[in-house]
Amino acid sequence: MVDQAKKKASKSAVTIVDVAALAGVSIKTVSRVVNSEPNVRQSTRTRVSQAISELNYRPNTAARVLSGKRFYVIGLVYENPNEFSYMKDVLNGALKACEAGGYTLLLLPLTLPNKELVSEVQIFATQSRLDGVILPAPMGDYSEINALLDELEIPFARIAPKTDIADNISVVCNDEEASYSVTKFVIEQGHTRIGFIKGDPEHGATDKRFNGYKSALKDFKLKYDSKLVCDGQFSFESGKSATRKLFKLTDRPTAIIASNDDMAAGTIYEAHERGLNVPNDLSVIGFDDTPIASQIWPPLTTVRQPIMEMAESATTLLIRKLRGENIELPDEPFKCSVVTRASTMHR
Amino acid sequence: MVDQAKKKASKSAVTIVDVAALAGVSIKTVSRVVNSEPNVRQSTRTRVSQAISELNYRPNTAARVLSGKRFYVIGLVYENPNEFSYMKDVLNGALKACEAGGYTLLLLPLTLPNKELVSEVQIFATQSRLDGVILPAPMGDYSEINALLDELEIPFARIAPKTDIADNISVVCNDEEASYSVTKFVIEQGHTRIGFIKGDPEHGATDKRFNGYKSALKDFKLKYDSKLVCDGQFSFESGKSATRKLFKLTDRPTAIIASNDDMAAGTIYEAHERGLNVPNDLSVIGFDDTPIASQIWPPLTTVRQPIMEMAESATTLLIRKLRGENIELPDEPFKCSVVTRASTMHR
DNA sequence: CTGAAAGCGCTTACAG
DNA sequence: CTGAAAGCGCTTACAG
Repeated sequence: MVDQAKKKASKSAVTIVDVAALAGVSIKTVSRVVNSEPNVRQSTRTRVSQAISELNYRPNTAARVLSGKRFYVIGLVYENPNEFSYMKDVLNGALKACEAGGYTLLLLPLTLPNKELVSEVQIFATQSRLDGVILPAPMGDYSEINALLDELEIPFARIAPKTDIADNISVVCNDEEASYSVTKFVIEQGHTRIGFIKGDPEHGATDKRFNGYKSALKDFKLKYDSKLVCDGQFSFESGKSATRKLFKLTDRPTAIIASNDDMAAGTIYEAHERGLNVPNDLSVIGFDDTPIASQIWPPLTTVRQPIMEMAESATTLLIRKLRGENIELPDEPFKCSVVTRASTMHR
Repeated sequence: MVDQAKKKASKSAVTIVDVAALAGVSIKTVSRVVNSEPNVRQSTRTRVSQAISELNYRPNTAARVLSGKRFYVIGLVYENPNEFSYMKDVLNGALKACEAGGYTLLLLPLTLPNKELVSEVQIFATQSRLDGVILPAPMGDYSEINALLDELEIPFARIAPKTDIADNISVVCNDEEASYSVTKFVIEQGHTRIGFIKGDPEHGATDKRFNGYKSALKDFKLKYDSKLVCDGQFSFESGKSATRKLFKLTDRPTAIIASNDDMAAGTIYEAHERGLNVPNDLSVIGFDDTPIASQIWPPLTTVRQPIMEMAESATTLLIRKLRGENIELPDEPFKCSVVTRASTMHR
């Protein structure tokens, strides 16, 4: 019987009718069990579950979609970056949660800045028939996109957003605290002139990281000097040009904290160009612990974010919401940790 | 009329029935036009096409899948790497082709080595109901996977495979020629002791790149010295350990060609560790022109591969095959090009 | 707690 | 060259 079932499974697919027949119930009852609906006697439920696993039954998504109101599809809308390490983790986390939840993940890579932003998302959401959307930073902070999804009644979850939206799913990490810790670490190594390169202002992490830097300076009685702070956009090139500005100062910083690893790589690049030894002449710190952090020389002291876990959590919460389950938003942010490597030293 | 149509489109979706009504034909005729089937009078075809664009009609995939024999889904099976730059390009190329062809792309990231390899692919192919599969290197060279897909009658296309399979879609680039060119470049810069770090033997590019190196040595009358050749696995760490071996030689190489950028980054790392100046004391060459190639110091002379274009081409060919169109496999490999940066210099 | 019927929007197989 | 009918495998809405 089992063999026959397996054989059948490998030929034409097992359907709800086969399960119903084996369990001796109607297809509606099988449907109730599959969808974890109430109003099925426990003994019936057990019998159906056994039939399902015996036949290795999996519901046909196309049929579900066609007859029901769900699509079992989640869209991931992201800025397609040159350096993909952050997105790789987001992708892996979202993929894991989708697989576990029986959803399919569809991708929409976008170039920023983008005048067609809203219409691209609209076309994606409509044509791909999405149930929900994941918005990793900085996509979560475009109010037009949020408004569009609200209008289409498509729930969304945001990863590391800048602003809060009441009642909306979002996951964050303790960026400010982590930035404080790493700044404190640098101060305790004896540095007093500490440069800071800010990230892309569109990203939620940018201000938080900057605030952590300022708080640490304050707590350790170092004067905040705006000449030591430069704007950046999270790109390697922006790290280079910010560093060049810092190097022009008469009283050059002895340490530079860049708001991500790519920019820190730019700092190291410029130091090499000017014959400065890192860390002897200059300590350099990054954020994110991307692959380049350990592959560059000297390897970077940086702050590790649990991005994959954050993405997985955001996606899982979104799926629960789509199922109509009660979800409790996480009250604790995810924890970052300082990773110490050779790019920093005591002064 | 038009406005009414648009209004309707935004509410409940436009169906084949609406199009048929507007064009004054049966739904079957609309279906023929949508699927580019023959046996429709030209004037009828035009009328239907107009109705389609007027109503902004898009066929419901779920309905197509449920009634037909296609799923409109392509799977991308890949080794989930630490350094994602190669896969990022593959992903973008495949995504672009799928979008253009009306297919959905599903991802299966895999860890290698993997004992469950075949069953993971089988579950993916069966449960996700795939029409076709894209296999970027090294996934295209597992004969068990190829056999499985043949058995399931799921066509697949391979990117940069090692071996040929008759009548199968695959795209390659002129790795050997590019490796020859870059080796020639190094020789012409006056180097005679040129180290070579091989890639992962599972990858098709590995032997080709090695062969290009050997051919160039031969053509320029340099003796091949097996002590100058080390094994690697395309990882940063393997580049480091191979470089350490090369540095131990009494007659140290003055240039090292690594079979990809990550390993070349490892070479640069080790050079820094030993206080060797790149390029004054050692020229370093990579392959792939990934982001790290331009972000490391000194920036790497490397070989650029048009990976995105290759992936797009492979996917487009696969989609054509799935549609039953006649496809001609590309007879010319894609062209790589040498990118010269500061990690190499004249001796 | 359980089920019979209708229908989702297409394609297939067939008829003309 | 065109179309009427059946049916894909589920869920919805309703009945009991």
